[in-house]
Amino acid sequence: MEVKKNISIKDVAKLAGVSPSTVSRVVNNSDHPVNSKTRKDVKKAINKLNYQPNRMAQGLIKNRSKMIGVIVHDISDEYFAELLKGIEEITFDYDYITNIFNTNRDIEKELKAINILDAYQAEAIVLTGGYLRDDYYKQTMGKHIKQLKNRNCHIVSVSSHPFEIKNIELANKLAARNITGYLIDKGHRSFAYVNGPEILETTQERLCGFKTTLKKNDIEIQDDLIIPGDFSFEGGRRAASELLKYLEDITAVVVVNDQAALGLMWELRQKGIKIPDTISVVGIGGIPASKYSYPPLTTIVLPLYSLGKEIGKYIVSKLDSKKETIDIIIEDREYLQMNLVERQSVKELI
Amino acid sequence: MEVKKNISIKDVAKLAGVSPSTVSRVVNNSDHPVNSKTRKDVKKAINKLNYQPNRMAQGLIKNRSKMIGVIVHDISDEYFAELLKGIEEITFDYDYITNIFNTNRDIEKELKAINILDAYQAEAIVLTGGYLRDDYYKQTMGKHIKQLKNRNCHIVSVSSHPFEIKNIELANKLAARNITGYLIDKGHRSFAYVNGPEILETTQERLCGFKTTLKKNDIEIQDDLIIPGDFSFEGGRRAASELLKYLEDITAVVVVNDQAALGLMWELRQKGIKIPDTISVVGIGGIPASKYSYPPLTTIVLPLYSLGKEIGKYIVSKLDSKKETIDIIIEDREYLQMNLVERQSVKELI
DNA sequence: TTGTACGCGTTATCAA
DNA sequence: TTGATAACGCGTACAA
Repeated sequence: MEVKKNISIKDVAKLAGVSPSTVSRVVNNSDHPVNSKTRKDVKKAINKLNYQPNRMAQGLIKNRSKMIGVIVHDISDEYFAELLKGIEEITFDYDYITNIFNTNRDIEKELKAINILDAYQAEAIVLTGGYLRDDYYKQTMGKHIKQLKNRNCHIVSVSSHPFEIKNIELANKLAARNITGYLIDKGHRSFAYVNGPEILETTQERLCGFKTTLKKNDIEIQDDLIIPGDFSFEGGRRAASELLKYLEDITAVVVVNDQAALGLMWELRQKGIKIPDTISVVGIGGIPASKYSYPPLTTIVLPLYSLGKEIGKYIVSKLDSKKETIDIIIEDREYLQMNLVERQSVKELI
Repeated sequence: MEVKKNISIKDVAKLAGVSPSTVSRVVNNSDHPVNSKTRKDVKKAINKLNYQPNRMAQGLIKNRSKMIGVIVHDISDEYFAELLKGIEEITFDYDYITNIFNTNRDIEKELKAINILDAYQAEAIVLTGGYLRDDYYKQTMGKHIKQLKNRNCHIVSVSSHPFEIKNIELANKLAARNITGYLIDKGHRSFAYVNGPEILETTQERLCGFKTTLKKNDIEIQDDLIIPGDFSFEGGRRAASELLKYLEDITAVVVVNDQAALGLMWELRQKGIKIPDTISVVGIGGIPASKYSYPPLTTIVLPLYSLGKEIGKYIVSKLDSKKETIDIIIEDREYLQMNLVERQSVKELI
């Protein structure tokens, strides 16, 4: 059994008969002059040994980890998958690696993730999920963020967070207002609403948008008709069962996100309820699967894949100062562009 | 503007009035004795400065990066998302971080990912996607893998790869045989098949399983009825359009994976084709969404989330020698357990 | 019980 | 044009 050993710059230097410094200069295409024959020799040695600089050592000396942390709430939800895909695609092109943390909205895990990212000297962190409304979280996270920023770690969040970081507003209230207004335009006057996790700021914002629009149109809603949920397909199914009690009283249901809307529709259909004939359903998010549900879901499309790419560009532009040429849309845009897409889950009542 | 600086072990030592070694001993709960008052002082300093050891420095000295690379073909496909979720969940508990690479089955990207993981001294790599049948890929990948193994990096793959690594067989042939046999049991005799990316070994294995079963039952199939696809929902939709020509000749279609089967069913329904009345459809994979399609898809369920967790356990057990107590199912099992789940996409013809 | 000195693999600085 | 040396932050063998 041979000894396991990494190939280091020293091995290359020895093989090429030069000093490590020279090898380093060749590897990094340094400005420092290197004799062309020497360079050739070094390159040959590098190829022969299949040498690659150790990124930990580089990171230490350069204080550049080239690591980007992405914290998601649920990677099985296409919402997050699309976002992650966009971020990774761009940053990978610039030689960054993406660290993923799937937290299930667990505060402890979220905090531990941030901690580890700090320990690795991550250069950027993306909080893809909404803010978790919790005092302990706020305080601890706030402390970490201060420290992270102090060593120039760039932090980006999707949806608003109460921290001094780059927030990409998803305009949750606006989205909920739009989709609710759309239903009203179609003649609906009595609604139910399927809510998300209470702890999520996003949940609150969307609910607020929904209620605001009702109020503006002089429509009352009982608390019973705000059905609890958790953003998941299964949660949507449970909400559907709950909804059955109120089916006679309402004509439409606004669901806080697509994933849950899909679950709700699926369960309703199982129970023999016709959508949109008996009840209309809308969601928010515009995940790919919303196109393919039965019936296809009318929803607000948030372009998450391209947002992910924008976030990637934003990060790269902040980190690689040379690359200022990148065209960043989100740099000074307040809100992400959104589109209401009419499909077949809403019935026109007028 | 204050100077940006990381808090290092030296800062803690200075504040506590001790040497860095003492701090290190406290941080790492070393066996080496430390006076309890000293320990208290150090801990206080650590808390005050919110000190965390720099993982790059630790990695360098200990030759332990605590990084695990996961290479996926398409993170938006629940198949991969579930796998990733499981891997991350377990390894995170043991303080590893997960690096994700979304390759879209691009050979160059796959190779670059491996390269970067090597540079970071990743301790384990999971190839979640099937093998890409390509000579250049095979050769280059093979070289990398040899080198990775030489420094004790554990490599695990899902589905068979022609490398000397831990292969978790997904029993693709068997799965295809089972699901095809099931259709035959239900009285079907004329089939179409929707294929996956040609380059994928998985594709070939499943197709082979399908053909074998037909042959065994003396059923002929024309090449026209092997419809090309790419594992994606959209690919499934395109296949559906193609399939229309042959609708009179067949009673069932076997689709290489669930994602594509979902697309196929969706498009067929758009065209007014009734499933399973006009045609029966089956998939392979058992992704969560297959439960919720219309109609729910009869498929072979591969338990990906738990497989992900098993892979996580396997990796941890290999890396943390102390934790030999972990119960690893996949250690010596040849095949992953699979289940045929009957739902409503198949019509009984007898 | 504590501290000193060295090395992990790099790169930057300086001297030759 | 090249090489020696120090330093990044840490852990550890050894000395005290």
